[in-house]
Amino acid sequence: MEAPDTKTRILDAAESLFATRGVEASSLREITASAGVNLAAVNYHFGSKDDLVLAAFRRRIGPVNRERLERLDALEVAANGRAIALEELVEAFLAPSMRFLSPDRRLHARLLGRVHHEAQDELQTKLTHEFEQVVHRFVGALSRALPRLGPAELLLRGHFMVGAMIYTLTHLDKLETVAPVPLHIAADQVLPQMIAFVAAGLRAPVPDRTEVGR
Amino acid sequence: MEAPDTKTRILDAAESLFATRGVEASSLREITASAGVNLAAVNYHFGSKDDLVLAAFRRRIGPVNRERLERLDALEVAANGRAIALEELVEAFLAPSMRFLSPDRRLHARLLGRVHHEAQDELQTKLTHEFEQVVHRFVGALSRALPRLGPAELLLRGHFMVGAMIYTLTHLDKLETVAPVPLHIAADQVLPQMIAFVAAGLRAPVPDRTEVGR
DNA sequence: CCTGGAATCAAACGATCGTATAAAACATTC
DNA sequence: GAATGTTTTATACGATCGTTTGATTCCAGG
Repeated sequence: MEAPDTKTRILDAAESLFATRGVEASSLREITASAGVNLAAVNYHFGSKDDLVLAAFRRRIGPVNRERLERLDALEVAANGRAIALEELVEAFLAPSMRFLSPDRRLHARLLGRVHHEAQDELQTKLTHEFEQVVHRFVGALSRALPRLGPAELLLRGHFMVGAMIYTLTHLDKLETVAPVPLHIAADQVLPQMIAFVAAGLRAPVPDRTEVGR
Repeated sequence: MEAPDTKTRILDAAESLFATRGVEASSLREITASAGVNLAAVNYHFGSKDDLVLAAFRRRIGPVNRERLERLDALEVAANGRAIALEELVEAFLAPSMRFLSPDRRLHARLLGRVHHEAQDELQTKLTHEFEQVVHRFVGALSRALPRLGPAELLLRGHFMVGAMIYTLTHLDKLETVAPVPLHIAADQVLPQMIAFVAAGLRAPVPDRTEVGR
């Protein structure tokens, strides 16, 4: 276990604080103190706080999205033109991020979840770009697996899936708190439950518009 | 259309800024300037920024949770001991907040969604308390409607529902942006789609643990 | 008209923020 | 071991933050 260099120590400390307190509430003084480095090291190595934030988020987003695309590639090659099972598509999308739900990686999960909630126009624009390819590819694959759904319905349900995923990444710890009965939820139980939930939700018949709602 | 008093003008301005920029990024100077009131008015009427934040959130959470409980009461009275349809339970939970998705109330929706993401230990504790009764009542009702689900599975899937709801409240606007084809999603189309998605997800058979996941 | 409490105002407080600077320490190459 | 480029350090800058103060304005009750 070698001592990591300054840059990674800053990233680690920043990630921990961003994940628990949020970006705006984490000062560079807290971050550098927690990392055991000098205050000026952030501006020296990253340029500015905004760039540090971007780097911290990208460090987690990059590998996750890369694995999503690799899994989708593998599925499409294996299918060789035939249809891909919905559950496999959903797993290809969810599994790479859900891996961070293990207790020792919970902080990474929380950071991944925060990506979509830390506003900051400019930051949000740059981060959204990181997801463009993943969104495009998976929307295409899902629409082929769910030919009955119109484009608006598909996008909407895809959004529901993303929402369930993100909320789980950020709030799984709280679930055990809210539970009426003390309850242990194994991290590796979450993914299969979520795949079952989301796949069933995606497959649900389009509701008759006059039936529900008043 | 009478000019609202100072207190509500502050709440309105604060809500708008909190919803778009987040709590930490919204200064009292921005808020009071946007409200057209003096800077000191916040501390005079609310005591502190934290109390203003609490008041702003409570103003939206209160009525929503109250309506959730009223709807659940009505369903249970109508059922008179018999089973309540899952879709009706889900609608009772989702509809009160989804009403804010109409274009003129989108800001309220975004604020409702942010409740769960603005950390601030103390604030979070107080806000969580606002949901206690709703969680307790709906967990009970859902578990009666879904007797096949164990407590851990039920809570987990309930979390997925909440996640889909919150993400929709905060990010529905972005859906139209991300769409490959320009796309209009009518606000009143969202609720029935979400009820169908969530109800199907909740009903999904418990996955065989060895089948999915590697 | 007078008076007293409520509300608003301009101004300032100390604290903390992100950033910049210039010197010191370190590492590497000849 | 002197020279050169890289990294770390202590310190300070200006800006902005939430909060407080004390004076001023407002307005109803006597």
